[in-house]
Amino acid sequence: MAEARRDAERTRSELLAVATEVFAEEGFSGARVDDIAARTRTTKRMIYYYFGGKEGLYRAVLEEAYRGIREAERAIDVDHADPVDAIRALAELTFDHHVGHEAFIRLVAIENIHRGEFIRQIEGLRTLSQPAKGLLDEILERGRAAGVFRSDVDAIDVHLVISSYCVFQVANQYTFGHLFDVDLASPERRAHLRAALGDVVVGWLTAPAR
Amino acid sequence: MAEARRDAERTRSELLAVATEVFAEEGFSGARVDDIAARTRTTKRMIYYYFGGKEGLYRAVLEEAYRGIREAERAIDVDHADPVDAIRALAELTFDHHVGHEAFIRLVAIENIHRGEFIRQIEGLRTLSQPAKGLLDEILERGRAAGVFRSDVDAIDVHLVISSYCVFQVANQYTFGHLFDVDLASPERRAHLRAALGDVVVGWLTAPAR
Amino acid sequence: MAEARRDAERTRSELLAVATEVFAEEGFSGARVDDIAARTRTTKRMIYYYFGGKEGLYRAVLEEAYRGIREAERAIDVDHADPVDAIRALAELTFDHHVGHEAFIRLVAIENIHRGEFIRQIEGLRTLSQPAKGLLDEILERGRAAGVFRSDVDAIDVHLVISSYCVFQVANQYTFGHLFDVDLASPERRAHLRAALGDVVVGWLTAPAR
Amino acid sequence: MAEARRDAERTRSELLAVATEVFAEEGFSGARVDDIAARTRTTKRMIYYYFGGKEGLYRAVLEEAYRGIREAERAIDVDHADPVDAIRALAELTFDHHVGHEAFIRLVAIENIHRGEFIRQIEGLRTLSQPAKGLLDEILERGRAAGVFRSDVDAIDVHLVISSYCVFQVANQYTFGHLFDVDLASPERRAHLRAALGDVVVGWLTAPAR
DNA sequence: AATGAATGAGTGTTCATTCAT
DNA sequence: AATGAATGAACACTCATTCAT
Repeated sequence: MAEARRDAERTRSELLAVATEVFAEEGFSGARVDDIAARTRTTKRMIYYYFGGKEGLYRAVLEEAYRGIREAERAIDVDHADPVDAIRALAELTFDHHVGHEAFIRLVAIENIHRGEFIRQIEGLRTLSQPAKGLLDEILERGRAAGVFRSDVDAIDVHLVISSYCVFQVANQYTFGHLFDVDLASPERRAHLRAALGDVVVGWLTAPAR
Repeated sequence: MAEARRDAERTRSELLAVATEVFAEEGFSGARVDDIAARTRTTKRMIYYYFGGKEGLYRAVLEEAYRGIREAERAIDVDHADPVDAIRALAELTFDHHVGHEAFIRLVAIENIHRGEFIRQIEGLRTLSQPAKGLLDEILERGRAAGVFRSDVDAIDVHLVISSYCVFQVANQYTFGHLFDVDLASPERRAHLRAALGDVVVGWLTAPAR
Repeated sequence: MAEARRDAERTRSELLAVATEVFAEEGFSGARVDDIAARTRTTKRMIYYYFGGKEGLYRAVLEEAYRGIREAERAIDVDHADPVDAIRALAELTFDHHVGHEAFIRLVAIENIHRGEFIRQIEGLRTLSQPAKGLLDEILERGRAAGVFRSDVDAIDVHLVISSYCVFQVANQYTFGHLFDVDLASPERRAHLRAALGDVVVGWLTAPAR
Repeated sequence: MAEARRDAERTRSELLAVATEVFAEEGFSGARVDDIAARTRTTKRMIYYYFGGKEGLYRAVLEEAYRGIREAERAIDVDHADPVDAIRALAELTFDHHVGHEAFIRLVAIENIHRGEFIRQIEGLRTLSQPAKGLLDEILERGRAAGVFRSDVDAIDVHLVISSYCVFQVANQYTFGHLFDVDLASPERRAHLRAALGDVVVGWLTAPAR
């Protein structure tokens, strides 16, 4: 029984891992249930057994991906006394974090193509505290208290600036790179991009309020 | 003859218009050739006659969308003597422009899911000068000459910051909005977002170089 | 399980039997997958399940047809002490054999129209020993030893003469029959044709070498 | 007018020449009207204009091919006083003739797959005297009169033996060659095959009647 | 806990043919 | 004598899903 359960868990997680790859690569419509099954040691039938169908599998993938990314975000820590150093460090670590999770970013892009209809069905995802946001709140608070940060900016504003930059540079690298003839993924470009993001956030936050 | 040619043009462009909608809505794999045809006055057969197939149609949609957007960008003009006013205006007009072209942004996201494999096949798209970039170059030049802009930032850097922000706020509105419980598309939010972008760009560019 | 497997075998062989008929009748391009499926108790989908597609089904038909014909050839036996009697008997039995397998002859003609591209993909068909050829070798050997057969003729030569005659009289009966206003398939003609083949082979083999 | 007619004739014959190639290569069902048209300087529409459709074009191809082959056969002449020499020469020249007209042989095979349904619709093809047959009659007559040929064989019998051999060695070369691992089209094999046919016919005809 | 066989609705594509001029 | 545009039926093939055990 315990062994059966262990096998079951292995089957389930193998399916999930492969499905994550395939959905991230091909999108929801582009992914093939047969293809996913063929890449595992189980059969297609198990997808229905464990996840109810393609949509259930996709939802499970999405949920697991978000949980994993939150987990990883929790590792981001900046212990700088200086809020300016801290915010730059947070921006840059967030940048690194995105670079390392292209599959997740692709899944999010795919989910947005579907106007978020699946993420809305996942219970308890929203309540999953966003570690980065808590950190942001705290840094901003300190900066404002120290008089070095402008006061008309809140954590969501900053998070959106950082996220958009980090996501775009991964998600839109193909069209942007082609049109402007640059390779956004090259090490040199990445280093430049990373530093520039710190400049943007620091420059913005330390400027006087409008 | 002239009439036949006129009808041909109408058939072609009707197909293109409908396909743009459908591909933007459903993605490449999700779009159905039957569905596209059913929404026009012609038949599915004509897609093959004029575009060679689903892929050819998608490429034509992508190309036309880019050409259209470039055309629209050309209308963006900021005649402010002051480079700071000018750059803020450019950022905000770019913001407005993106808000008004969600279908295009979706197509670009879809194309990036496909890692840009189709855009690369379209000849002459890259040479289509990017009007916004020319304008940017000029404003940055003036700002640097006037000593109000930092000197370690070029047009591509600024374009990427502006683009990422504008694109993200449209493309990722569903997941971001859901997770943080905000409606990025509401008029008030949009006004706030728009102003914040100006602040970001101006604060960044007017800060001293690193 | 056993039953499922039995059903699978039935489905597969029913498909194969019907496909043999249809391909022999209509040729590869002329055969319709829908048509084949409609004549069975299963659906078109099963053709793809078991054979991968139209081409795979055609290959399976070709292979099974060749195996079947080899099986049938094995039944041909001539136990005549006299090599002259034996060779005549072999020629005439081969003739009968062809008359009874028009579908096979048509499949072979079709495959030759395709320049043998499919038969070349079937593994292990060539090694399937040709029973008739072994018999031929033996009869020729005996005849030569007895001094009644010429020595400048080998089994392949004789096989080609016999085969060409037998095949032609079935495969080309329609154009030949029309042009010369004879019915090659009538019982009287067949009897005449059969005897003539014996005469040809015996006359040829018993004549002195060139 | 004269010029228009000349153009018309050129269009028609170009279509016919290309169609002959395509039908011989692909069979009736396998041939594509679009493909035929694309290989000419005219358009698909002209096939309907001149031939009424695919079937009409195929019939025209078949008719023209038969007429051409009869024309070519007329060039076959054997002026040997000795009927044995004459019959061997006729067999061997017929062999050469077939080797040089593979496309025609393929068309005939295709037509037989269709059970001769199209050739039957062509008027006046049957009355087209078969030059080879006339010659055969005459040689056989002389041979019988001279007492060197058996008397129980008529021209059709001989014609069938010669035709079947000549046709088979071209038409079935792919499957026969593959199965027995010989190249029937190689120069050495062809020379052997050619001489063997002479041996067969001469051996048969000069043997005593059954 | 697992599975091989089966399925129906649909999916992109191609066909020979005709219309309108 | 010629043609570019258009067509509908058919075509080979694929999809996510369920059945029966």
